[in-house]
Amino acid sequence: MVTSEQVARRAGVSRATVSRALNGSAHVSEEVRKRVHDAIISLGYEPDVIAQSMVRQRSRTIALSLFYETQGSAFAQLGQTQRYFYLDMLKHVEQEAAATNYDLLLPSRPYGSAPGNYIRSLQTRRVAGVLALGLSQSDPRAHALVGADIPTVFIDSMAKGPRATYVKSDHSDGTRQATEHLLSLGHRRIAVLPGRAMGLAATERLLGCQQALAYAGLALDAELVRPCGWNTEDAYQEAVALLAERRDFTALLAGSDLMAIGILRALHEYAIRVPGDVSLIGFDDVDLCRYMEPPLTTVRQDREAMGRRAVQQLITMIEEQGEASPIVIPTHLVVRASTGPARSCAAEAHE
Amino acid sequence: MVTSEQVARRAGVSRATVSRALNGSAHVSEEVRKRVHDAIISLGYEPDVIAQSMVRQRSRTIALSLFYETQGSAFAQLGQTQRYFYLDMLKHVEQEAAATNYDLLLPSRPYGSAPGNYIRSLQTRRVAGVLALGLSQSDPRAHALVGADIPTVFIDSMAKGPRATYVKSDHSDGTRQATEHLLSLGHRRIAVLPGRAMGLAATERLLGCQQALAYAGLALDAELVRPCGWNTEDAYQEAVALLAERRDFTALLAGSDLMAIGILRALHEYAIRVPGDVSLIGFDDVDLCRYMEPPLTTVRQDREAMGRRAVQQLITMIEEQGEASPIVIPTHLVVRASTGPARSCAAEAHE
DNA sequence: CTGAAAGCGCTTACAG
DNA sequence: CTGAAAGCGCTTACAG
Repeated sequence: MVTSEQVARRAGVSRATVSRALNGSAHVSEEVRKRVHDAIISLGYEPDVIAQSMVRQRSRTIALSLFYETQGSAFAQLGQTQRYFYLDMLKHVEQEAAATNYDLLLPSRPYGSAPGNYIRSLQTRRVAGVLALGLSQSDPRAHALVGADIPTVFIDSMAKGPRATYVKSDHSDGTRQATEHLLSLGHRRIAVLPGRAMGLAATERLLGCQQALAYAGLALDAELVRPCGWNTEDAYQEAVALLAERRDFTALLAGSDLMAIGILRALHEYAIRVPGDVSLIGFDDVDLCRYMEPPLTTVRQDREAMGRRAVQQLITMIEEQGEASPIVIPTHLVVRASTGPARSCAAEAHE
Repeated sequence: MVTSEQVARRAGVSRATVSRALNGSAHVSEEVRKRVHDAIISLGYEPDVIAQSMVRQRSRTIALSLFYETQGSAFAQLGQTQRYFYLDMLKHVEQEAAATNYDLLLPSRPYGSAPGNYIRSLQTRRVAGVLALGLSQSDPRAHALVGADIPTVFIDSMAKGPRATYVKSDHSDGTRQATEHLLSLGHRRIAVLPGRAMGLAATERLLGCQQALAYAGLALDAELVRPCGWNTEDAYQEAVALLAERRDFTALLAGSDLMAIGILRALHEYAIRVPGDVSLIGFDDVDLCRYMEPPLTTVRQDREAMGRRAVQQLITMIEEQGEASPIVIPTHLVVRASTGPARSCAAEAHE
């Protein structure tokens, strides 16, 4: 590997000058700057990133902190159906990081995962900041991050601290739009599988639905609200349980598209047509939606905006010690073929 | 941050001794070792990873090199439907890396992406090795990696070099099993959408099908072989084109499960029942398969074995300068509901 | 078995 | 504007 020493010799200057020329900042005469750059080019020099991190006491690296339940594997969650949504967001995270020249790091967590250890392991790696994705509020890492002195941006979790803020979708407005769409189609009895109870997303989504109904002078039937896990299988199971119990609803709001796929399967097994008998709406707008039978009406989360702004916000916090203000990203209803006019309820209320 | 200096003082020894006690290797008296460890515990010391990388001239980091077409985003590909398969593998990569205490790095590629630059950027980061996933053989990065002196393991690409080897699935045996299954159900005319032409996976999969047919004294109808892109949309388009042209096949082999989803949609639009009219087999065994209508018969790739063994192999190469031998992972047919007895061909050959 | 010293490749006050 | 020197936090021959 070429070192700055060699560049200095070649250009007839000191290493200090090479460093200055490279980092632009200081005053270097045009002539010397040119000599240095020529030397850099002809030797194919690139500064040692590790050495820079050492002296700067900080690496140009953003650590990814992904998913709670995982115990040691970020991708464990990504691989599960309910996480497909995050992937697309990570793509934009990666692009934005690359654009600003930050590496992304998935730290291995050694020595057991006591929360204090977690922060320390980030510190020993000199990470510049951390992007926390899908961490639940109760995750010990989330707690540690909120308290620590490391710039942190949470995505889809409302954690806030002196050095921590968040970026989230407008969940409630999304389900509000979805519910209004159902209302306009004549639906009055709506079942909701909002996802895991108590979570931010599930709670806000439920809220949006309630608000739209309340605005129309209606109320949600509490017994038609069925929290369950976010994945396809759990949603499938819960839908089967619901269908075994009652059928007096004409529409169903799912917490995610992947949940909707499980629900679709349950409806199919019960020979219930979509949207003929029941309308179904997902959430997220994963690309798979288009290929479902029928193609799924859903609420789109702007994953690009979420990913990019999260990184931008984080870098601002890192480089400018900027204030950590939360960011809310709008959502939009995408109408496809899984929603239609409500069948007459009276006719089948107690079939 | 606590430094080894402080630990040394507390334990009444030199920094050299702290380092020795920590790295186990050298001869340190039991008594001193204990004193040092006590000091480490009470101070909450953990060595600075960056400083270690600096002096060792190598970081404990594995770089991920993901996907060709991407231009600057690994997750860009992961987010596309055809890549869902890789996610699950990455989960095991991550677990294995964590188990052996290596960090995973997604390097940002700066200054344009000339191949030489790519290697250099890995060198300046002092990465210990690289795991290349889904890189096509023609990717400039693949070429650079094969020639470079950095330990590299390719997954699903047969690149080989003095410091580079690969781990791959037994694609051809997978489609051989699938084809034998179809033959046993009476199918004789089989259409194949093997994926992108000329790729390793597509070529081997096609080969397995041909071999099984040849063994039964049959041949593939070249016009029923339809290469196309790996994603859901491309498969959908290609299936529509095929159906518009001819229907004299009773079974269809897809290059991946996500492709099968697109094909399923095309069949549905043509009111062709699965498996009543046509049997369909996917490849990969993504978890979504179970929720398709009908649940998809497919060939399972052992993603855990691929991910784990790839990392193990890489670490062996890094730490023991071990010989770089290729690894082939077996595949297995998983029969679900999308395959059934062949309809009588004669009756509908030229409907 | 243990310590003093050198060195990994940079950057940054401090002088000039 | 530029150089000599110190220092970032470790590890590792080299002595003893």
